Amino acid sequence: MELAKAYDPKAAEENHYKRWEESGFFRPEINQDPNATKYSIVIPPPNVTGSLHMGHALQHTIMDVLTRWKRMQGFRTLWLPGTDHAGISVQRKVVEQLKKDENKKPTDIGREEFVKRAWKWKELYGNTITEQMRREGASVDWTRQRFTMDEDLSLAVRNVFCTLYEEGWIYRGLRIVNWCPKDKTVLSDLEVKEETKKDGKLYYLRYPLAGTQAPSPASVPLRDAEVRDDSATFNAGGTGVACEGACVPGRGTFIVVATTRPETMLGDTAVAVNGSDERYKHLVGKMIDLPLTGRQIPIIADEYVEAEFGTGAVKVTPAHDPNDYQIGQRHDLQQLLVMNDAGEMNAAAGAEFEGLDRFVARAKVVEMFDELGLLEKVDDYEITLPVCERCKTIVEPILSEQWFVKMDEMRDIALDLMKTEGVPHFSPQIPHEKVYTAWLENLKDWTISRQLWWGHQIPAWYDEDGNVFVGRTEAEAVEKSGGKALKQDSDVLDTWFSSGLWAFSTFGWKGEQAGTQAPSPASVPLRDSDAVGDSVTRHAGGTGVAGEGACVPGDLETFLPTDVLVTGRDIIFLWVSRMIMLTKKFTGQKAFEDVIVTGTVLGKDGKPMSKSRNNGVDPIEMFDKFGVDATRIYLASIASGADIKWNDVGVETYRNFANKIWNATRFCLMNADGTRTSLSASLTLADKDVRVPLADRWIISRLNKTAIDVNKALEKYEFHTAVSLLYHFFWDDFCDWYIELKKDEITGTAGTQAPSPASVPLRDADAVADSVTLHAGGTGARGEGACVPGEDVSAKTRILTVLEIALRMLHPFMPYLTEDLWLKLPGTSNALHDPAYSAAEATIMLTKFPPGDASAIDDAAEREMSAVIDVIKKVRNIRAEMNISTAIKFTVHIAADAAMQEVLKANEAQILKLAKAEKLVIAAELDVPRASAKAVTSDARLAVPLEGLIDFDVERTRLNNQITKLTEEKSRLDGQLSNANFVERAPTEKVEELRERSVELEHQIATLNSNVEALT
RNA sequence: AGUCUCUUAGCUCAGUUGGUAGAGCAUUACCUUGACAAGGUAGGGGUCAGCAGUUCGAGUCUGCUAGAGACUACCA
Repeated sequence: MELAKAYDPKAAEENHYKRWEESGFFRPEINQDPNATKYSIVIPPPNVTGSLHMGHALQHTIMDVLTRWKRMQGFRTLWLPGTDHAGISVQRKVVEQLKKDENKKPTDIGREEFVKRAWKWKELYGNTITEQMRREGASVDWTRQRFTMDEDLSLAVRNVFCTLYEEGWIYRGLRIVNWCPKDKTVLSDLEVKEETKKDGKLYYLRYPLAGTQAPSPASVPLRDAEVRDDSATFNAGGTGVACEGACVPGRGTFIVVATTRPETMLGDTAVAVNGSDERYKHLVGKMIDLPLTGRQIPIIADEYVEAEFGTGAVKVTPAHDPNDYQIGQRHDLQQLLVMNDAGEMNAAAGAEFEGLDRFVARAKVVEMFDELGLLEKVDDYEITLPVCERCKTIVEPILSEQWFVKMDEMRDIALDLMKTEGVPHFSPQIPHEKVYTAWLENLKDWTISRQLWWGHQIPAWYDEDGNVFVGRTEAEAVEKSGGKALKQDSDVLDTWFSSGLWAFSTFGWKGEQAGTQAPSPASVPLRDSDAVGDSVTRHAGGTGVAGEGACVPGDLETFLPTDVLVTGRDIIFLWVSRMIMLTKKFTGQKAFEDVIVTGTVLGKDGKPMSKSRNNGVDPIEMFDKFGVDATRIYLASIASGADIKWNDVGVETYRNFANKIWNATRFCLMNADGTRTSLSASLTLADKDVRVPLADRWIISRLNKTAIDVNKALEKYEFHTAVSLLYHFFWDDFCDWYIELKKDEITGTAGTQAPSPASVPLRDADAVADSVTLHAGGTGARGEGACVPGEDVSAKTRILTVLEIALRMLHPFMPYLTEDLWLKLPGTSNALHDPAYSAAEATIMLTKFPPGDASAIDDAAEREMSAVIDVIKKVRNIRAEMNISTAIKFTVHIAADAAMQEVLKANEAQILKLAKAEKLVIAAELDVPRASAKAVTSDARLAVPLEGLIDFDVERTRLNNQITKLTEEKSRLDGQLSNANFVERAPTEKVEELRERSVELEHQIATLNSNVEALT
């Protein structure tokens, strides 16, 4: 079989996903081992309005790598997909569409029709991201796909709401909330973002004391001057600008307050000062004539006010500011709401202002104060404004009646989990664990009602008198009310309320509280016996399909707690924390053990990707340009938890890597000649039989070491380490050295006898036997006799086998490429599957992920191989530095001890080939003419006679450069070794190591020096 | 304001418990050698932001300084 010369990702991407999905490979039921441990991940459900961005691609890659890796290890694996109904986003889309298509407002068509259209919108456009996930190769179980407004999940929402209400954890109350005047809904604190405005203003308003004369406009300039003078005097010790005392009685005495939102003064119901503030002490209890309103408001004392800040006097607007609200509560102030839900002033603001937009009203208030001579001054002021996370409208704090979740007990649930069990374990732990804990400790109640139509309508009903009845259904509420006519609360729940249940509602939780419903006794044995039945079928060699449906009733018991959650920083509070609390509260289980917090993928400019900055990189474009696999493994290579700048070149590097893999396979296939991959040839070759060629013992050792290290790295979620290990194993060890070392043997006719017909069945049998031993996880005997060198296991078989194992390790990262190539390898079949999947049709995704065998690590082989490699490199170095054309063949003389001579002799052919030498002379001593280029390695001295080719100056310089380098290193070492403190206090093995190195350096330097002398 | 993170080769980034500084890309020279020019071989390039401390020994631990960033809170 011959492959195309370069890898074309498109073909592979189109060929496999559908088959994987249709064959049920992604479903946990594919696993027929009744004792298999489960491994589960729920996807952070993307918004149905969303399309794939780089953050998704990164997270999906991590989840898929973990899922595929665990699946290959024989776990019963479930990665559950789904989408979130995204209340505000969808509502906005539908409103826009309605306006565009029919020029109608939602109220024109009514709630029922609106919700119908929202569903339609979801059906039409909500699948963008799920389709894109198929392109990514995500191995999710589509048969378990969930949507937060599915019937089951909605039922869970109602159950949770009712239970929390019944237990007093949910309440309805009048509070200051964040109001978005554009979306006309309340927002939780977490949905409000801050935006810094440099051109903000701070307005200083004069509030006249009651009974003092209002000033005439004419007097304004005069008083201004007075005030300023006086305040300067007054301020000797402070920053206050109150003008009391300076002002002549009869002309009006003022108290000056500062505000960034002058329009709210229309709703002021007090002015507060600090009771211990000497400037104002005597005014406490007096009244103020509030301008523009005709109302009188009191001056009160409250500790909240800081005398040092501003003027030391604060206007109090309890209905429009959270702090003022608190003050108002303490002093029993009237809460005067002066705006409507669109951010316009209402009737309470006065006839002159009613109907004005808040910003228009602001300008008008300022103008009127100025006209009245009551505007003290306007300062430029950098201010941070709260804005709606989604529409960027400035959020208005406003008094409103809403539903809240009391967070006290919720917080304790989460804190207890963290403090007693360290759950969840964050990766990286720093800083997330601390940030999470600190946030919990300062948690405020959660506003859960939203004034939207799209979402879970709150299961609360009211009678005519406004009494509330909460029930799972209207019938239940009616019953509770004693049969009254009820009307349901028109609000819906915060989207995060339903996604907070995601970890268990997706597994079919029906509303049972923890502990109230143990698995029914009857069902347990049933499931068990089913499982046993399956396994019997399987062992009998049957083709039995895993018992469909057998596991479905048990999803909750089987898959919760999930193993890991992969998400971004931005939703740790919004989503992760709530899932932890609600899952524990309602199921008694942990939602997940671990949380992997991914870094942010930044644009090329180092800023977060965003539409407004236009620095986004579309994953789909990357897929088209470099292939899905290259993009995936690049993403894995940067998944260290730190933020990372996007870099196309990085993807290109892995595109090249994919091509390298393709071509290495192409080479192996071109020379396969009817041989087949065989398990016995590699992983189990641990006998370190010295009759096996060094290169083979070495690659097997490297392969096992790599497998062990890759598994370790993945256990620790060090994806970048795993990728780097695989990259260098495949490219450096396998391609650059192993293939090159074996090339002659594999391509040539000499010494590569095809396996004798008789040996084939034998090998096959061994392979099966081995794989069983291996999979049993045992340390069982390795297939003795399976690996008699050069006979049973041909070089061709072994290279195919090493390649096959390497492809398996790469598969979680590069699923398409590896599947495509694996299926082309001769000898691959479902016999290579993990036993749990032996009934499934052949695919690399169900093969055993190589665990690596520590006993197969061959230190002697690695040492010897690096000695050979060193020699080759030195000769290459001589050729390159002496500028000798490859057309010129030369003899290489090597001197070494007896053991090393043996090693080098055994690898003579390889050294000749890779060093491009013609002849090798190996002896105890060098016997070469003066005109030779020389070098030294740790184990050998070498020389290349170059009569007529050598430039003595160049050679001298070359040698001297090396001497300089080595001498520098040696003097560093000797300095350390002559330090008595070091020798005394450092670990002895460290000291010994340095001594040995120093001696070796001394030898090498001496050799090089004599080489230099020989030149003169 | 508080808490935290980061600063390593021209660029993007790795550096596990302190023990001789790494990768990819870029760059230089040579190679169209039968898997791969999306390739190969050999090089060059770093007082690990700065200062001080602990230590026999610091990229790694501690403190300070300077830049960059994140989060939380406040902002009358």
